[in-house]
Amino acid sequence: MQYWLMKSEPAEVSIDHALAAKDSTVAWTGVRNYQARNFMRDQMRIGDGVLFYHSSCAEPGIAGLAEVASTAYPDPTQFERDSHYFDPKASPENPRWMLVDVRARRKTRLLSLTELRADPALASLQILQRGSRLSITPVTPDEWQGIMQKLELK
DNA sequence: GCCAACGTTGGC
DNA sequence: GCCAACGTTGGC
Repeated sequence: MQYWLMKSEPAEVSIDHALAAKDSTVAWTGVRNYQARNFMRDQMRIGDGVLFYHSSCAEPGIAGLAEVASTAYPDPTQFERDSHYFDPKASPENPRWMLVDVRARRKTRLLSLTELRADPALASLQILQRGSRLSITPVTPDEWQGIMQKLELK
């Protein structure tokens, strides 16, 4: 069992969105970075813990908890001509982009980027590293625990 | 809107 | 395989 932090723009898919979806589950479409894709394709397992992070918004930070709900499969948006995520180099026979389903578990109080940065125990979080842009990053058990503590969850 | 940092592309 | 040019991310 592993832990992950997954960024989503709340204007696209927020934690509220995800919770309101059928089975509280959304397909994690639109990842177009190989490293992030490889995490989903090669390392994610059903049941892995996910920190649901809101990015590119007024208050960036961790907004909820979720879990990986499927193994990887081709991102359908890569084949949709009208999609912003269309990839002309991808074909159903030769898909380039994979995704997993993510099931939202609960909304949390907003653990802001500022608050994350202020905690020395969380300094190792990958998203806090200089220049880090990856939309999906692994989270260590210690980091996960630290965040649960801050959220006063188990 | 700015811009630092990083990723991707494509000519050579 | 190098690397300059370009595109993207994402906080501010």
